[in-house]
Amino acid sequence: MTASNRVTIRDVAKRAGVSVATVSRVLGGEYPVLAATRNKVVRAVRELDYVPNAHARALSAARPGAIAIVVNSVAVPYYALIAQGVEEQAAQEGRLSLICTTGGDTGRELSIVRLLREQRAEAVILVGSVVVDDEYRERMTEYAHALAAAGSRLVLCGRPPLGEGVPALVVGFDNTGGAHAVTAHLLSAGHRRILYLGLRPGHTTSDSRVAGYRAALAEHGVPADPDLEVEAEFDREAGYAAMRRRLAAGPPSFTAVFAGNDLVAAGAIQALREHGLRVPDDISIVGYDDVPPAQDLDLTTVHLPHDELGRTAVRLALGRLTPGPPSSGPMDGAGSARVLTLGTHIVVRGSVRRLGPR
Amino acid sequence: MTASNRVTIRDVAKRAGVSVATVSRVLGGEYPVLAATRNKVVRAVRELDYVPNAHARALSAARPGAIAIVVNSVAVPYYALIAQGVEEQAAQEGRLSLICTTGGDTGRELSIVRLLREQRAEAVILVGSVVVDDEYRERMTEYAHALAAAGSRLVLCGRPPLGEGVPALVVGFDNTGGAHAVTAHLLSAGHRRILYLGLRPGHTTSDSRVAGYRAALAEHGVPADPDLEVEAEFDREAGYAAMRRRLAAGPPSFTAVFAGNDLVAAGAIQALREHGLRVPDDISIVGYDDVPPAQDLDLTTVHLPHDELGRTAVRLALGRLTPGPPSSGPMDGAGSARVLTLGTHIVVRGSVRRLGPR
DNA sequence: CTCCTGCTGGTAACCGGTTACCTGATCGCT
DNA sequence: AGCGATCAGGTAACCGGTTACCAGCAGGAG
Repeated sequence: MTASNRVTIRDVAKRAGVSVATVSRVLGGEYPVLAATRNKVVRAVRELDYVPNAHARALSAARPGAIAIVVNSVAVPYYALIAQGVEEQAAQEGRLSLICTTGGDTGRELSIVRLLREQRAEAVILVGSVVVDDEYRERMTEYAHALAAAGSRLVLCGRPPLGEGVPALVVGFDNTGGAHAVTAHLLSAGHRRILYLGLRPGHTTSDSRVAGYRAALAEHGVPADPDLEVEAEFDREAGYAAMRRRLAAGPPSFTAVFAGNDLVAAGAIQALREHGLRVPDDISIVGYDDVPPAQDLDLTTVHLPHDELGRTAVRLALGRLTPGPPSSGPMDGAGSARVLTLGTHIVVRGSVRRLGPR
Repeated sequence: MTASNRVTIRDVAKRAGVSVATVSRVLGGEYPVLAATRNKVVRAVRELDYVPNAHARALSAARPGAIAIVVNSVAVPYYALIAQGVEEQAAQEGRLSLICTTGGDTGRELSIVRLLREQRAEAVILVGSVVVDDEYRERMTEYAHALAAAGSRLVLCGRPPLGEGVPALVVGFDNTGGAHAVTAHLLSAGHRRILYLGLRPGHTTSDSRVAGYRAALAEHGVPADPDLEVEAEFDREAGYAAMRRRLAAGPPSFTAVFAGNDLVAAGAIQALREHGLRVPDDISIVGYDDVPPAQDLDLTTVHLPHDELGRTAVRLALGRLTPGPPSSGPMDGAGSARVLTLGTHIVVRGSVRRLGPR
């Protein structure tokens, strides 16, 4: 109604006939103010439609900052689900949370982290696995120290832990365990020639899944076959292209496929279909992540508690949770004391056929 | 390296042996400064790892604010894709963008808008259709005026325009046209009994799609049948439940289904499958939106330029685009001068069977 | 050799809040 | 009635930047 431009606390004070201190106190809540005075102030606030300037507030008083989550892309369900968990938990804690996207671009990640430092974000949650090389490790270590110096916390989700003294909290999924379970599922259905589709050397998530796959094979006495491990990025197009290429090279030498994630599985299924192969009649397939396409494809996969990961990241960031041995599962990688791993479980749907005994 | 706590511009000035003004000027870029002085400053900045405080900056100088996009949930592909468009365009314009989610809760929307006012966001983009009632209209009008008073712009995406004098920009999809096209597609394949699954009275997006559906039927001389219009929220579960209920009530009295969106279609397809009906052999189906499940389900649907919507919203918000008659398609609703409508097109996949002539 | 001009860089006011410190008034007590 | 204790509310310093305004100094003109 009476909306006017740029109303400040002095305008409110003048209008209410009190001092700025009183207005601030009324708005702050704690300080004792006479009911009559308080009323004058709230009336003035309402009449002027006064909204305090968050920047001025942040500048003068030390107040809770925002919680930022940085992901590759919000259009990838894996990230979207984690981000949702973060948002929910943050909302529950009464914090502002913001989602930033990098598009997988290291340069943009850099400028976003810088921007979040400028904003004095209270916590920065970096999500998503990456190829770990020296340059990455150095960059992360730098972030961690810079953020720590500014009083913010850094949480890495689904990324490998950094060195011992680096101030970063880490939470992730038990990729090796899940991959082991789902591979064992295929093995116990009688499959012996299982194609792993999604090799990405140096990429920690994929590496962990491959490790689980190999371990399960070894336990069942099935020799590893390099020809059954093919490279593919973790998206639909890559899964499609890789499977197409494979099928074009000759008749399938495998009876089942373990796709690096559900999107890869979706692409692979499309390629199989186009090649006249039916799932699961001709080829069995399992995915990983249990993100939306899985249900529609009736895909057996490994369920990840995305939501839980996001919520845990926020709790860690706010110091509500002390990483160490508390809540769950086996440790994934280096046994640092600041790493938390969330358990996973297999979701059986209809994409795996039981083979009769040979 | 030399990370220290809370470094201010005065620290840098002291270290460099110059005044704060000089430091600010070096950082600002424009002002002429001797190379030697500049070097001293940049060295001090680097040594102290100084990061300017965004709040202080925002407070003193009028600098570009953030662009905020407010959506229901980032886990719904429709929103995620639009949000991605916003992020991309904002990044391209060199702006910080943040995604906020409401979970569909009006109360949370309220507090988010308030928070964005406090943050002095430059633009607020509200996405997603809603049930329009008096309370909604009043609330939006209030937002619009409040944001305008604070110097921010409000952009509504896929929401109906407000009254004439309300300072809000609107951009949306041509829902009526798309629904018309896809219904006509079914009709020309020989279908006459087409079930519309997704009725939501008062919900503008659904209403527009129903309107297109009815118009296409009428043009082809097919009488409207209330029994063929069934209610369902726009998510997978609702589509599943509604179709299940329908099938339980008796054998299908329709040969094709027009689902309110792709998620509804996904749910409906699952219910059909569980009931022993095959798509498209027994029942044809089309969706709307062309979001990820569509491809995996081989679903014929209407493609929406989500990305374009997001980008357009940002351009509108930044005043790069003047709504009026410029870029595209037919007008959706009220012909206000500040409404922009983006065209859609049909994507033919394999979920529709051509019926032989009767 | 002055004086003016142009350029560099310093001083201090300001952005809009919060809050330590202080004042003036009210109240209860002796 | 006189005293200190208590409490509401005002004054002003401060948070960390930006920038209007001004001063000092060098070089060119007269």
